[in-house]
Amino acid sequence: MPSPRSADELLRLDNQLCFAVYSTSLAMTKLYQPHLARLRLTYPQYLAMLALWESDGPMVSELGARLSLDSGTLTPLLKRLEATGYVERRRAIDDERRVHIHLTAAGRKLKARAAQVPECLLAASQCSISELTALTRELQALRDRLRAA
Amino acid sequence: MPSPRSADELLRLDNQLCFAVYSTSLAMTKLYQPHLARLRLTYPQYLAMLALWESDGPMVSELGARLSLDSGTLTPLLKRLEATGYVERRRAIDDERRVHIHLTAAGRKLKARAAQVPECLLAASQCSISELTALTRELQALRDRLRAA
DNA sequence: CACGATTTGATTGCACACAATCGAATCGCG
DNA sequence: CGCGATTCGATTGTGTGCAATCAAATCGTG
Repeated sequence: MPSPRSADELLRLDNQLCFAVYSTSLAMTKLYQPHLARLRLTYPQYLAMLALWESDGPMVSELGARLSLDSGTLTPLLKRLEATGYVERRRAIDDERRVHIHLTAAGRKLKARAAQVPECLLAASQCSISELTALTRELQALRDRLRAA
Repeated sequence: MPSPRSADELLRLDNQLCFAVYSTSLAMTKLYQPHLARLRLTYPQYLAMLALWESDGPMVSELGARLSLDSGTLTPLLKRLEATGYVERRRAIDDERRVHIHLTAAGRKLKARAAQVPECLLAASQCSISELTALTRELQALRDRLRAA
């Protein structure tokens, strides 16, 4: 007896954790978009800036490890952030393969305005902080298990 | 007093629910990818097939509402599914604006093989069914609140 | 020091994802 | 019936996301 559930139950869209994650991620992006547009950022660009505000000057590969994005995604994204004026891409002198990403003055200054974004969305979500924190931890745990699998 | 938290805490990447959702979604996609490649499906194509196995013959807009994707995404995706031979796009005779999406015999036949995918990933996730079900419901609730906001 | 292996960012090609716009078809109100 | 409003899918342009590949630079072992 292979499975206790029917194929229909197993394949029902509303039973899929993967679709719940996927559609929540799309809904999240749409909610952030108008707020981020005022900062001249896309959603993945915003995540990159969050990482840089925490730790300035990483190599592209280090930033990629933090965001789990590869160079094929990050290279054009970072070039656009550079074009907007928020970061600078500097090749290391001791190892010319490396490119380090540094915040510009405008990029550092943006942090204050960006702090209003999570505050604003916190209010919009209609959830308590503890609720959101708990869900965040659950998802991080799931993500880490998926990566290990 | 605007906020009880500092800007640093508020902007920390690991405190962001949005990043937890985003990175979990990417990890999920990567885990599914090799399984779906054997079925000649991408991850969003798989979600579209799940919707069609539940309810065959919807309009493009109906399918879009189910998946929360618009025609700019679905039109090329469905053309690729048609090229693979899993669906057929038929313009309605009574209203020629409408395009209905129908499973082909190959598309219907695929369902049996696809049923192995969630079974396989269920095992890989190292989670109990009840755990996954609870998280799925929580995310659906969050998603619906985000859409309403 | 030499040379194969590795690391690193860049590039290319394919597939979403969505905003904006379009044109055709239909609807609905007067 | 007529005509403006609406609905519907398609198209275009921008921006990810990733696999595969590349070239340059560095590392490591002998």
